[in-house]
Amino acid sequence: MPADPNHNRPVVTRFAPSPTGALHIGGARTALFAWAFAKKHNGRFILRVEDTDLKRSSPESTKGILRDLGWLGLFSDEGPKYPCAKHGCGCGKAVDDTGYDPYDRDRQLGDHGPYFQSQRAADGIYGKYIQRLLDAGKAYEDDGAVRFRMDEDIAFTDAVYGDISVKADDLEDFIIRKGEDGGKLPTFHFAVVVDDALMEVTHVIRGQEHLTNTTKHAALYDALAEVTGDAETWQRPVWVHTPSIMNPGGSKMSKRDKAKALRNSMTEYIEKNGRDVFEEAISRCLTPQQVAHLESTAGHPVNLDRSSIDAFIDKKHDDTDFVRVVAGFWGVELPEIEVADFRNSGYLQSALLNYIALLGWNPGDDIEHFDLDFLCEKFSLERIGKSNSTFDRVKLKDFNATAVRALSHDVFADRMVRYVEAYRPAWAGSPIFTDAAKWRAFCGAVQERTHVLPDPLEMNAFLIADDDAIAYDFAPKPVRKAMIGNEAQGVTLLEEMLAGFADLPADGFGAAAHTKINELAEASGINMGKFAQPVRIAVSGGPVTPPIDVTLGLLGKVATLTRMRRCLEAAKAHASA
RNA sequence: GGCCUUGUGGUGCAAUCGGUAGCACGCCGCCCUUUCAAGGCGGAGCCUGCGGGUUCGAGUCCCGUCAAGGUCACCA
Repeated sequence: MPADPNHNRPVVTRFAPSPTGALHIGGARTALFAWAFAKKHNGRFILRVEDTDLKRSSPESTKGILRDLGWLGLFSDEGPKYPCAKHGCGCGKAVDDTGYDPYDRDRQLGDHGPYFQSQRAADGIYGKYIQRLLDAGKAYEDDGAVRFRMDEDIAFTDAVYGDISVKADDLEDFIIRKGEDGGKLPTFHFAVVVDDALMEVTHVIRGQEHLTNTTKHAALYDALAEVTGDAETWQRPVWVHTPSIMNPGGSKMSKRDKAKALRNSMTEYIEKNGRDVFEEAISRCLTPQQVAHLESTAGHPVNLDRSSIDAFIDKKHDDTDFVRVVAGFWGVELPEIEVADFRNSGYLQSALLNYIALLGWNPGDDIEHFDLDFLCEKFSLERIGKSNSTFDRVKLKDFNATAVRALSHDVFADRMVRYVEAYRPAWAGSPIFTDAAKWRAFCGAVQERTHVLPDPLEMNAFLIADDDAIAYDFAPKPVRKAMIGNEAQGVTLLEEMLAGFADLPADGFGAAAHTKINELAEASGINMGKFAQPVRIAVSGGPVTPPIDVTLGLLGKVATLTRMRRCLEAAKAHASA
């Protein structure tokens, strides 16, 4: 491997997303690597929004990407003032946080915002270099655009993939200034080179899809060095291309997977039930009121009419909003692809960061669980692999569960509060949530069995349900065994407990009930577990709840007794049936 | 199709200069246990895509082949 040409320059890395959608997991990993590498070498990490494609870029995307980066804790070390949330631009005003997700309410915003290429283009930064190339005959005009000549063999070294060389015959002249959009904007290939050079970026860390594009960039660096006579500024950086992140199936993990999931579900339904039934089902899903509601939550109109749905099924479009919204009503779970998806699903930043750091990189020993400090200390380009890695959600979940268990009870309870506030309005209004003591008890009981934040909410939905909403089904084996088995011993014990609970105080009911059960168990010589299961079932409808004292305490005396009576009735009805 | 790249148990990764493959997730069993988790203990599962070659010896070098990914835009 040749000596690092940049060894004498301070390390500068950057993350340069184009704001054409949300920050996806691959982008997050690239950003993480670039950030970690800069930290490791006491260098700087900068952010640059590549918004030279006017048609596809949007302020919303910019905002979303910055928010997600902030959520992950990946901040820029230099740059203009943080952009305001209103404009998504670098207008220099203090950040207006009102538009941000409540889940992130007290996150750090960082001291610096990103550079914007659209702004730099407006400042004329790229134009003068294009002119130089034109003057030197290294580029020429072509139908309003400007093309750069590629008439020599190009070779460069990538820190991951090694020496790459391409013959001139396989290279084509490429556009560096667009003829469209007013004829002023540089293309991506030109803008990255100019910006990276001017911002003194020493290590360009990006996705492998740019590997072959790098021939263009290398040629541009060389040409610009020659034309300006400034070899120092236009020194080629170290290129670092990271392998792709794939789906378990082998396809590249992309946001289009969401559209695919929805479409598959729909076409499957159509094949099974016929088009007519589908038409009816979909119109039942998408009533005008629902559409109106959707649009109000989306903040902008979403085209959900018949032709739009037909076009979607015929693969004519993959509109992001359409997919998200329709999937919600159609009842399809979309795969998590973007950072925001993982946040919504209840993953912790630390777990996500830890997991994606391992996608294509490893510390060299068998250590898998580590934090950002460890990453910054250990990160090295040499340990980035060349082969694509596939994204294993099961393993990610395990990482998250481990991270959740490592949280202190207080921090966990706080995380849960934020999650509930942001994503679970039904829980946010419940007495368990609003009563601090109860919330603490609940979180303390569920923490160690939580894989992702919504787990305890979903597993314990019975806690916030109405008493008469609890349904009893004695068919499942664990339920039958506990209630019906052994000559309906469970029913008998339940009656015993119901009687025993009657005199207990409503205050501190959970602990009192627990003590009572212990007494009854001891007196009858029957195993405590035999008592616990029937109450569990009575109170939740199923065999799984947090420890019985906590569960009953959370529910309170009235609800507990009511549910026990209802369960008894249901059991009798079941027996006589 | 041209060019570039990759290919280790189900999955994610290890294996410094070539010496008979290790860790984690998952899975199975046992223990613990008032359920479920968690935890403890143990187990099954790759001879390294395939075929040649070099070598005393190759996952690790060479050739071929197959498979996969990337790229060939006035998108980034």
